[in-house]
Amino acid sequence: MDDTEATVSSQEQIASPRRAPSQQRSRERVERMLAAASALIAEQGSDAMRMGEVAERAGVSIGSLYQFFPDKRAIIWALAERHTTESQACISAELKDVSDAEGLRRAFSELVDIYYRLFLAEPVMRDIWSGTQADKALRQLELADSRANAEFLVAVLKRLRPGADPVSLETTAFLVWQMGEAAMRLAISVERQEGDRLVAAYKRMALRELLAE
Amino acid sequence: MDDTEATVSSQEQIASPRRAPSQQRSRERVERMLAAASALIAEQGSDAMRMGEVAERAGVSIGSLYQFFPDKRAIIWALAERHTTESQACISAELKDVSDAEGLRRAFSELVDIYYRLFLAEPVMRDIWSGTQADKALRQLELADSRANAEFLVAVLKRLRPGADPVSLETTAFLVWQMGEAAMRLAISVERQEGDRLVAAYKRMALRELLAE
DNA sequence: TTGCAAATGTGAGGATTTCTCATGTTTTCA
DNA sequence: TGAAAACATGAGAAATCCTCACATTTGCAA
Repeated sequence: MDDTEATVSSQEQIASPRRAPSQQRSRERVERMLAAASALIAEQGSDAMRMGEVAERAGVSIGSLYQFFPDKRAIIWALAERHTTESQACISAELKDVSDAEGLRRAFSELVDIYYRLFLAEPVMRDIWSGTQADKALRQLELADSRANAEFLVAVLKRLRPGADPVSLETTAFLVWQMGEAAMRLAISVERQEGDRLVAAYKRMALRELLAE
Repeated sequence: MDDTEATVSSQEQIASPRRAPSQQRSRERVERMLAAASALIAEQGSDAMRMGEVAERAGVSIGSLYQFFPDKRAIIWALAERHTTESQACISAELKDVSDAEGLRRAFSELVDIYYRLFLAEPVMRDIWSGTQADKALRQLELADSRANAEFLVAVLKRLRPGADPVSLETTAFLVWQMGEAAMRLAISVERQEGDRLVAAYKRMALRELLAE
C-alpha cells in the first residue's frame, strides 16, 4: 500500500538510512551531506531545500545522497534526531540533582532560557521543529523526545511530592513540556519583545503548576 | 492579464482567490471545489490531496480550479478561514457576558470542551491545524485568529481584574489560547484516555492562571 | 432581440522536483 | 591477487503543480 518505508506498527525507527555507511570515505561523505542540508535549511528553510542542491553542495552525486537517505524527509529527520540527542543530555544534567522546590525553580528557569536561546539562534532547529506537525515521522520523534524529557521532570516531581498520583504527575509533566515547545514556537514567530514576555509568562505559569500542591 | 500578485516585494500576499466568482454558476462550482477538497482532506490528508483529484471530484476541469484558487495552499487556506470565522462567533458568544470568576470558569471550561470535541470529530480541521506550521499563510491566519480570540478573553479579564496591567493580560490571554491549541493537537495525537487527561490538565492549568490575582 | 465584452470553462503540455537504476569505480579481505 | 561487497554516478522515469491559448456562456446596453 504505502511506500512509506516499513511503517512499523510499534515504535521502531521511523526513517533510517537506506544503508549505513561502513567505510571511512562514505562516513565522511554522509557528514558532508548532512552539513550541506543543514546549511541549506538555515538559508532557505527545509521546504525550499532541493535534494539536487544538497548533493551539489556536498560535492556528491544525487545518487549517493539516495544511497544513504531513503528520501528527503529522512535527511531532515537525521538532523532532528541529532538535536534531540544532544539536548537530552543537557536536560538530564540540569534536572538530575534537583531535590527541592527552589532547586526546581532555578533549574527549570535555566532550562527554558537555554531552549529559548537555542530556538532564537538555530535556524535549522527553528525550521525543523516548526514544520514538525506536517511530517508523521518528525511528529513521532518530537513526541518521543517530549516524553523522555518529561520523565526527567517526573522524577523530580516524585521526589518533591512523594504522595502524589504518578499518572497525574506524568500528565502534568508531559503537558508542561509540550506547552514549552509551543511557547517557544510562538515566541520566535512574533516580535522579540513580545516573545520575551511570552516566554516569561510561560515560565511563571509552568512553575506555578509544577510547584502546586 | 492576470495580476496574480504583481510580485509584491514587501510582505507576501496572503493567498486570495485569483478571481472572485461573480456569477451564480461559478459560485456553485467554487462551492463544489471546496467540498471536494474538504472530502479529500478528510480521507487522505491535505498533503496527499491532489489538485487533479479535487477537480475531478468537483466535476470541473483543472483549469477552472486554478481560475479561482491561485495555488493548492489557497484552497486549504479558504477552508481554514471558514473554520476560524465560524468558531469566532461561538467564542465571542460564550465569553461575551462573563463578569465574574465563576462565570469565567464555566465558560472557559465549556469552550475547551467544544474545541476538543471539534478537533476529535473534524478530520479536516484536525489536518489543517496540525500542518499549520509549515505554511506561512496558514500560520499567519492561525496567529491572527488566536489574537482575536485572546481579545475576548482580555475583555473578560479586564472586567475581573480592573487594576491589572493590560499588557500583562494580553500576554497571558494570548499564551493561554495558543497553549490550548497546542494541548488539543497533543491530545488528539495520543490515546483517547490520555488525551482526555491532558485536556483536563490544561483546563485546570489555564484557569489557575486566568483566575490568579 | 441582438451583439459584444466580460466572465467562465477546458485540458494538453510546460516546468519542476523527487527518486530509480543500470552501470562503472573503489575498498575490503580471504 | 582477485572476487565480492560497498560505493558512486547521472540520465531519465514518474509524479505533480500550474499555465495558457482558445472555446463557451452569461450579463447587459442599445
